[in-house]
Amino acid sequence: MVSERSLAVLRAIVQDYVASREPVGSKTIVERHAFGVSAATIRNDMALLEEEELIAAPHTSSGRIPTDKGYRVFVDRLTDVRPLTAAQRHAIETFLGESSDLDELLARTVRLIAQLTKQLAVVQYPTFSSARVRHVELVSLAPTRVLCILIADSGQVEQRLAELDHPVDDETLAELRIRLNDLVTGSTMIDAVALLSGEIDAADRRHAALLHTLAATLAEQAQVQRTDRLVVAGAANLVRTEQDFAGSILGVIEAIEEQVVLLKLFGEMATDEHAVAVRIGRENAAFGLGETSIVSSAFEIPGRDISRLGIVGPTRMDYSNSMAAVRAVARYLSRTLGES
Amino acid sequence: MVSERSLAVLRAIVQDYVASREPVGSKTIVERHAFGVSAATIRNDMALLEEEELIAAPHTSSGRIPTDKGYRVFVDRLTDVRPLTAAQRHAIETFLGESSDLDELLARTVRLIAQLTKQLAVVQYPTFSSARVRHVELVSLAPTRVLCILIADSGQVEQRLAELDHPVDDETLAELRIRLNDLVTGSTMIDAVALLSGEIDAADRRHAALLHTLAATLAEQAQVQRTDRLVVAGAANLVRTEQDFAGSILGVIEAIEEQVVLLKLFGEMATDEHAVAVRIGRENAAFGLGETSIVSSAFEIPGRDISRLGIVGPTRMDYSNSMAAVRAVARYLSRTLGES
DNA sequence: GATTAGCAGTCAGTCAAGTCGAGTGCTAAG
DNA sequence: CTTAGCACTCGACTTGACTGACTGCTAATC
Repeated sequence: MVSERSLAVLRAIVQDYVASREPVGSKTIVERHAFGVSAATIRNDMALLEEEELIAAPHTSSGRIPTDKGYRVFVDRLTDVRPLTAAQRHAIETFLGESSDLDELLARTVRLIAQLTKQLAVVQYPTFSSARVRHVELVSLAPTRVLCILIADSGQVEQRLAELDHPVDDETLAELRIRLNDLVTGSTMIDAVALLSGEIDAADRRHAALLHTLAATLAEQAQVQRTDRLVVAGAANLVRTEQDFAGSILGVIEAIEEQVVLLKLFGEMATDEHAVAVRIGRENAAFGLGETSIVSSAFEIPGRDISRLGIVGPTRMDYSNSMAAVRAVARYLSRTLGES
Repeated sequence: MVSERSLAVLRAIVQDYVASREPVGSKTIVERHAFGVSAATIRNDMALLEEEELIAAPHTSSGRIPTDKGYRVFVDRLTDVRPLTAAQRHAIETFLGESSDLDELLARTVRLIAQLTKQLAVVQYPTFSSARVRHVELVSLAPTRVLCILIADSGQVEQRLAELDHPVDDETLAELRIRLNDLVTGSTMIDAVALLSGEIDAADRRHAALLHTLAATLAEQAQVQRTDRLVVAGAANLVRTEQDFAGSILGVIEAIEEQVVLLKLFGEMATDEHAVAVRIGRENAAFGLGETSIVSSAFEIPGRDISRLGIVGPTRMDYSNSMAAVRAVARYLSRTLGES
């Protein structure tokens, strides 16, 4: 096992390397950190760390850089996620406190995280399955095309287009609209789905097909909702740190545009309450993201389901600061907003 | 005035430089293009073009590259916007023909343009001021917060939050909802705004403040609508061509994220029916976009107002292909969809 | 007058050689 | 376990020479 001081050396290496982007040598360490020992001793420790594959040397005789494994140990055991400065806390409060609706709140949140961390920020749109149905609106766009609009009492509006097998006239639609509204208004999303399923069985044959399509549409809508949407900001930060990505930045940009990959990654990250989860480098290789780390945390806005927010950046990033910012913002959204 | 052949030389220089990213010399030109003259003659022509500031030499003795002015002349007079290949036309039809609702159509459109041009594609969300009001919904989020939702018969849904001076109870809101729906349902957006203004004057004092806020909200909504939204795709292409931006790529990325800048630029570009407009390099410098060109065209989707789509890329781009693709897609949206 | 061949001059890019210095690993002594 | 000392490695940088792709100019030619 590696000694206590060796780990301190690892911490120093990570910190210095992140700050300077240059391999750090034994001499640099004794100069910049107050170890009570000489460079030779540090070298012995470094040899140990290299044995454990926590650090590596780019070429025979140069300083060391942390490996993915090294970053992992650093994040898990060595980083002190120091609280944000008072100024930063204040920024969070003033910046997010003014938001009016959900869209704006999330837009502000994602920009704020990007600014605090200097990385690409991502916020997953929170679902709202526990909200209740306020109104259902059906709009006929063409004889076989009906737009279903779902308005929740949380203020969220969802829409989806239904393609019907048979044309439906306006009268039938109006009738159906009334019936559906009577049926589901006031129910939670989950209940509404059940109610609709029941209605399908009871419906007269004439509208069975139509009803079925509509119900399925609403059901899918209520369940899937906006889980599949991401809000993104700070792409400029990604370009700024481009050289850290060793050419794999294209994969990152594609992942952001595709969204699916990121959502899948978010889904895989531990949902342990409000802890901050970190995925480092090769751990994401399966997703086409090498040299890429993700720091994220769950958050919960009153009236909506739990969701995730976080940042995406190069493996060589300031984990301490990123984790602190992500945690602070997630907590602010979950707690402070929850109280009001 | 520059001779006819000189312009042909300019065309050759632009084409070769775009293809190779390297300054092109007189020898290269006589080799790759079938001019019936020697390199020395080409050199004389190049001296002329340099005099006119259409081309420039990066350093004393090297080939020439087009200046912004050179690109301008090329785009205005020398480029033959050749029609797309049959395969490309087919791609447009199959790819866009399947779209169900507007959101999906635009998402597909922007991806298609990005793919055809290998550049960053941008589509401005088309407004729908000529659409009629189908339904107005008021949702109380808090005593002084009411969410206004506007549903158009075009299927578009818009929402906006109103902050009230005085709290309003649910009954009043229900009453108001009925009155507003009676008032504006079936009117065009423009008319609805006028009707609401009239209603404000006629309203009893009790609700004056509330009504005013709501009317203003809806009015703004009806007018501003979604003019202010952009759909973007192909960011990877931007990174791919990064070296052409001479370090100013950060500005481009910021402009895309901000959207405001791009919208302003779109607004400034000639709306001449369905012509393809091009802004080149320094012409955009005022917007913080150096080395950046924009190719765009207006399009019109039935039932919605005229809008714009286009691409953003480095000055050194294949204008011919970009213009052809932008024009073809804009036409497809405007015509083919309009007929169905 | 337009075109061409020929030639001197310019200058970025490349390659090899040489130097420098940061940093390691090892050994032996404290 | 720590430290000083030392030989060694190897990337980074500098220098200088060379090459080759161009141009611009001039004088001859069509």
